[in-house]
Amino acid sequence: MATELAANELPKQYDHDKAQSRWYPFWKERGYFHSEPDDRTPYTIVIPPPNVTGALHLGHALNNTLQDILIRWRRMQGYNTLWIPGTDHAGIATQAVVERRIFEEEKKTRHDLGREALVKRIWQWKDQYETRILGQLAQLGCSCDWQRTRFTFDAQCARAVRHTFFGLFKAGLIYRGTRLVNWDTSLQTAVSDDEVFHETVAGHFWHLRYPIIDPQPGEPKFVSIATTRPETMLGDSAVAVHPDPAAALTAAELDLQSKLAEAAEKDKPAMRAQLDELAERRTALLPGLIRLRDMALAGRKVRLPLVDREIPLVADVWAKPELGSGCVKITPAHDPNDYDVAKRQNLPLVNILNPDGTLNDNAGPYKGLKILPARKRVVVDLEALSLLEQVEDREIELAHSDRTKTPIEPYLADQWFVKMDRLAQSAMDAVSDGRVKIVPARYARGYLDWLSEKRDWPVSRQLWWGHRIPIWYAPTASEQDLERAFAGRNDVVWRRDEANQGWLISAEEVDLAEDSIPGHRITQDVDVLDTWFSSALWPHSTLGWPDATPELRYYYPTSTLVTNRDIMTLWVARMVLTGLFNVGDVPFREVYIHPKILDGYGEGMSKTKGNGVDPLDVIENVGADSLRFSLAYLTTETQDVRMPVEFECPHCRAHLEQTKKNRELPRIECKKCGQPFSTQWAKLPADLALPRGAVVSERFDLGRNFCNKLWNASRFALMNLEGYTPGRVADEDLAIEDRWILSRLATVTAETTAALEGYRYGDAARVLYDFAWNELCSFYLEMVKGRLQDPAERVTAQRVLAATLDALLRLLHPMIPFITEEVWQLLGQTAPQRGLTELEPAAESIMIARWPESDRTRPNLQIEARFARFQEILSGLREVRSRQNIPPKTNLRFSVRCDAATAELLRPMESYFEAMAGAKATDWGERTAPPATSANFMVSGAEVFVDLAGLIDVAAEIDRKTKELARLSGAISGKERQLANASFVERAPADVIEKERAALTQLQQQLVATEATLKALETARK
RNA sequence: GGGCGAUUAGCUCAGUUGGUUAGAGCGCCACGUUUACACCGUGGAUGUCGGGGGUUCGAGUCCCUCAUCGCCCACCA
Repeated sequence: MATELAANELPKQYDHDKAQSRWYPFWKERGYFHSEPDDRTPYTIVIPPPNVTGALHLGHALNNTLQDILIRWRRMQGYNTLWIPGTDHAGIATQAVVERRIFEEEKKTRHDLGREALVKRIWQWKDQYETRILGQLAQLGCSCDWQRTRFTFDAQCARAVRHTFFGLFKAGLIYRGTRLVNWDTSLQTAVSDDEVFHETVAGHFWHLRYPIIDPQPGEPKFVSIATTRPETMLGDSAVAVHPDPAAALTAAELDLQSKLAEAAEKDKPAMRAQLDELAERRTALLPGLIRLRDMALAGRKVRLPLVDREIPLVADVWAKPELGSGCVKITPAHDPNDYDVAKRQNLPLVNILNPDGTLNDNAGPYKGLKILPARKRVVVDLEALSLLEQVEDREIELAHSDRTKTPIEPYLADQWFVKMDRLAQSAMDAVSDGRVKIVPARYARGYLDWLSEKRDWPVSRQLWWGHRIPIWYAPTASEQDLERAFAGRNDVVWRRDEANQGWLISAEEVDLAEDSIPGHRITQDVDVLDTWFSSALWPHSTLGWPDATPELRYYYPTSTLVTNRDIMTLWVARMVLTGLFNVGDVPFREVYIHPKILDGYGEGMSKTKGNGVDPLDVIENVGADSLRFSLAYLTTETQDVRMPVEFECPHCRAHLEQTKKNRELPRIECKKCGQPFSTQWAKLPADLALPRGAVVSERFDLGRNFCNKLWNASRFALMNLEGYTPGRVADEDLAIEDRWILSRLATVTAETTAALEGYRYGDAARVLYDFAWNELCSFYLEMVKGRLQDPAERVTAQRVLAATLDALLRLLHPMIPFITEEVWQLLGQTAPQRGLTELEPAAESIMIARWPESDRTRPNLQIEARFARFQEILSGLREVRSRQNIPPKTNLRFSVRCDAATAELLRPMESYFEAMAGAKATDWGERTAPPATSANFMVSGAEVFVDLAGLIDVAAEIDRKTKELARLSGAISGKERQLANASFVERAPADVIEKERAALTQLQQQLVATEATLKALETARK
């Protein structure tokens, strides 16, 4: 399969494009991605389905990389792995995007098109984007089972939705009710609290007056209220005052006083001012409020201006005497709190809005106006009547719809709800008793808190794109009619709809015809279900539920869900409760929550900010492996990851800092080459004609450099494996560096596996990075070079080299699948059989190769200690060379004063000092004497003298030694103090004291040696 | 208002159950193309571990507190 290139013809830089386009199709054709139930243990992941609204972003790249790492790793471990891919129809998001697009291009609204035509257009959009998204997952290298690709709005999911709704309805867990909902006037649908975001906008606070009807002498003529939305006064049905304003004020004062007692110094002035204000209120407002309260209790009324309605004064605790005028207008149909008041006080609900955000008949003369013009007119008209007391400027937290960015209106509407009480409890129990484990565990708390509120789940949406609610209304039929019509059918149930004096009928699978009941007409609810209703079923609907398929039996519950913390409640909690309700078991054993990627300013990446890095740009520039490795490396246990981003000039490749300002510009001029380029904001033809500057981040260089390093290490290995013969290697044939690298490999293998088991991706990446770069490349490859040229040693060296590279590739494969496969195939050509104790033919693909197991016989502390000492001396020698500016080609001579054992240990490594530091050892032993002019340094248990006759810069060396002397005496006195401290010696454990003593002795030896060298140097200078 | 998290080198981050003189990558400085790799090698410089208290023989690590930043939830006439 791989091209037959001789190893030394391999390019010096890893060509990611080639590897990606070669190996992904190879894996797919061989069927490695596909899973069928068998007798192995399954390992299953269902993808968090991306919305079909657009392209994948970096967050998706992270999420899916982490899943693929798990899947590839478990596959290599021998599990029967299944990763189910798919996409989400994302009701509101998708409909909003398509509607906007159609309006921009054709100036048509959905009403111009009609329901059927719009839905058809959205399906076209979906097909296009689904293909694109799935293609992007493939480019990332995801090993999903494409044969099982699903869509939350496909036929199978639709069945699951129908069965679930039917089941909940039958169990009495679904009901219909009038509720105040968040109304998106642009899409004309209710949206859930979670689809709303708040934004601070500049607004006003209007103080209004309502005339009191027939004021008696001594009574006020007006009542004052304040509002940020004056037009809602048209829907007022009362004005409220607190039933016991004096007590309420006292409570507020006490509360503030106790806070004041606790508060830090600097908060006190502000709180004192508040307290003063409360006292003032007590004198200024309280008598008036008490009078108003009495009037309210007496059933008195006020006249609502402009619409000229009489509305009552009511006494309700919602009206807080410590705020505003102490009175509050009650607009039950357009404010959630007022709605509660109205229920308590039995007030009428006056809806003033049409679904499209215009005012309706109840608004009298303002009928037909949109909200903002109506607001202006209301204010002007009230002012004309002298009923406008005051206008304050004020910042307001205004609710907006996530999808359409239009302000949300609280609106009364009939909606469907799922009763959460029992279901929420079941989902809480599953986490509390450990059937579902959340990693990191701290996220369990948010999940439990949210569920414990047990707020009913509003599931209906007034959209056209989504699962239609399987409810039919039969307003005219009697129960006998229903019984007759559906006799013998257990897939139909009905319930009385008290509010609307009719019957609600639900059908499990088959739609009901309009004439299902002879003599009556039934109609289906026009609403669709919240998109989370179908995503909540994802882990079981993708496995064939409601049918008891072999897949459902085998793969369910799935193993791990990998997601981000934003949707713990919206999605994860609901999957747990529907899984328990439908299947009777949890949907997954573990939930892993990964960090969120933020930009350099700590802000989330998004298209609307222009700070998002497109993963495809990264793949194009540095390859999927580099992207994946970098992402894995960044995945630590914290909750966020920062990634400063830059623009890349398409002309000269220079990187320009991205600021909060320039990231919003349609075109930018490169600071380096002066040429302009366009950004995602480009709209004008002139801008669009310019080449686009990508948003990039240098943080991916880490992965790129690492892949390149691995590539070149592999090149080196392949070049030197010529004439490789497979065969067992006896322990006694292993050279020091062989034992060392095998010892390290065994440890690294165990660490990598442990890290992945704990979802510590960053640790796994770091361990392998350090091993490959700092141990394999920097030491092993350098040390083995000589033996590879020596016919007597070559065979063993080749076998160890091949086996080590083989294992490293397998350890890295889950993170960087393409490059490891590329090298695996190349290695297979020269060394088709590998292994030191057992020979094994290489798997036909690394993807299905066995995950390495740590060889417990290999770790060797003696060898590792010996290496540590070797490395110390080596870098000491290099430092002397660098410090003294000695050219690399000039050979150094050095001698070592150490005990006999150390000499025995290190003497065999003499050749490596020559090869790696250009330094020849002249003497080892206890009696070694320093040469006349030398640089010295201490390592554990040895002193090294570098003979610098004719080379040394004496003054510089003296300077250095003097500094070292100062540092040493500082450290020594510190240690001495510590060891002289009686309580330390008494209380610290013996081994710690022993260590400290040894360290002190060593420091003292170093001091003596340094003093001697310094003296010698000074003599030499004279 | 409640919760979660962060604060360690210029930047981005590691730092196990408290235990020598706190690390990495990038960036910076010096030197270097020694046959795998300049996407490289060798060496170097750079830190009041956010502030203040406490526990301890010993604190980047544990406790309290303050500050700053971010995110989530709730509320806002």
